[in-house]
Amino acid sequence: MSRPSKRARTSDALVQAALDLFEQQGYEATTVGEIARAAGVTEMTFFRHFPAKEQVLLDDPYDPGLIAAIGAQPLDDPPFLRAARGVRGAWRALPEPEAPVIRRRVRLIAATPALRGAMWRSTGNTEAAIVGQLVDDGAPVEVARVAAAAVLAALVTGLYTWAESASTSLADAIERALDVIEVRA
Amino acid sequence: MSRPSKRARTSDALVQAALDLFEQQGYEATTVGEIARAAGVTEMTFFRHFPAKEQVLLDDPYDPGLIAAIGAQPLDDPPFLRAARGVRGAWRALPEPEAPVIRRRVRLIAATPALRGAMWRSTGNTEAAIVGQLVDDGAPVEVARVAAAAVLAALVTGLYTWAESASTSLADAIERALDVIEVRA
DNA sequence: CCCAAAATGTTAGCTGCTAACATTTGACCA
DNA sequence: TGGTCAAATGTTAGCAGCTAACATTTTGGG
Repeated sequence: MSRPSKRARTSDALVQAALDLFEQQGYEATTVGEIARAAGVTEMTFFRHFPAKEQVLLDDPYDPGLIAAIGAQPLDDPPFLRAARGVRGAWRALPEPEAPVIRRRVRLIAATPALRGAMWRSTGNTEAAIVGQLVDDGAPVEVARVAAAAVLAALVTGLYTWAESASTSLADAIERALDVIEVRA
Repeated sequence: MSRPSKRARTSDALVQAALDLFEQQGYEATTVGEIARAAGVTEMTFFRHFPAKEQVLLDDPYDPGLIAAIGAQPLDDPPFLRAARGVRGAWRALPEPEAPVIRRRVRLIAATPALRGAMWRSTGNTEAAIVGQLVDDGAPVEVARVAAAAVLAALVTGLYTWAESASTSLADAIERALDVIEVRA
């Protein structure tokens, strides 16, 4: 039952300081040096914890649950629908306690063009994983790529409107975003 | 019938030099200074023509034809389908003479993570225009946003696979990408 | 041909980010 | 408890992207 390692504590301090400063003065107006100083640490140390300024807001953990949920969709459905419904299922099953923190982060990202770009690039892992699953299940690569990209785009957009809106539940927002894409004729 | 203005000539020289250097040594390994020198000009001048290094590859002209094509889709269809079919129609009508240049650019973008992010951010104008059209035609904003994002994601992904593939026609590639998304139940 | 405006050059500086080396701090064990 | 080795941090130096302010040249139209 040791207290969190020093590394973890520093990381947290940096993330907190960054969130506060970004919200106060905006992302671009905030210097990595400022963040570091506010966290009681050096600029160099910041970059030892995060490879780039943006990464203090964007960690994109590869999510095995999501991939499994997609794999569990009926193989007869077109890849696009399998991906969409898989994402839907995975998020429905997700706990929402961290919602407030997520909202702060997403709100900042949505409001900063540079971060929107970074966000998109940072979904690379997830996108690759989805493509992998779809291809394993027999979809052609080009098809899988488009399906993954479109579904993730919908998901991210849903996140943005959720973050900006006042009080909706995260799961509901995701569901509504996916409804837009899963058109039933 | 005056020859192209000096500004235009310098811009072209910069774009050409950038394309060549990027292909030879990669995007990140190429310096703005190098590009400028290869174009017979100063680094400062580069930034007077393009606000950022990426922008030498990514100009995103707002496309009125595309918006019109979306507006022309049946109002009864769901926004997502209207956007997808509008994009389909607009690209089908497009001339393909510039395909070789486009391919060089897109190939570079597809191969460079940093540029993929920038590409995504640079579609912002188009995305906003699509959202505007859909909303004007009665769609709720949140719905329009998701529809526009998903369709553009599919389009861009289609562009990427087209650029990497050998000889397909651009229009065909786009069509196939949109086929993935427009699932008919 | 001439001259205002446009295009370019110069210098200086800030911020993000990296490398290489020195120093401190902390966790674990004798 | 005290020591020890590795992890975490600090320092310095430097490059690349990008901006600002001011000086200089070039252009194209009257």
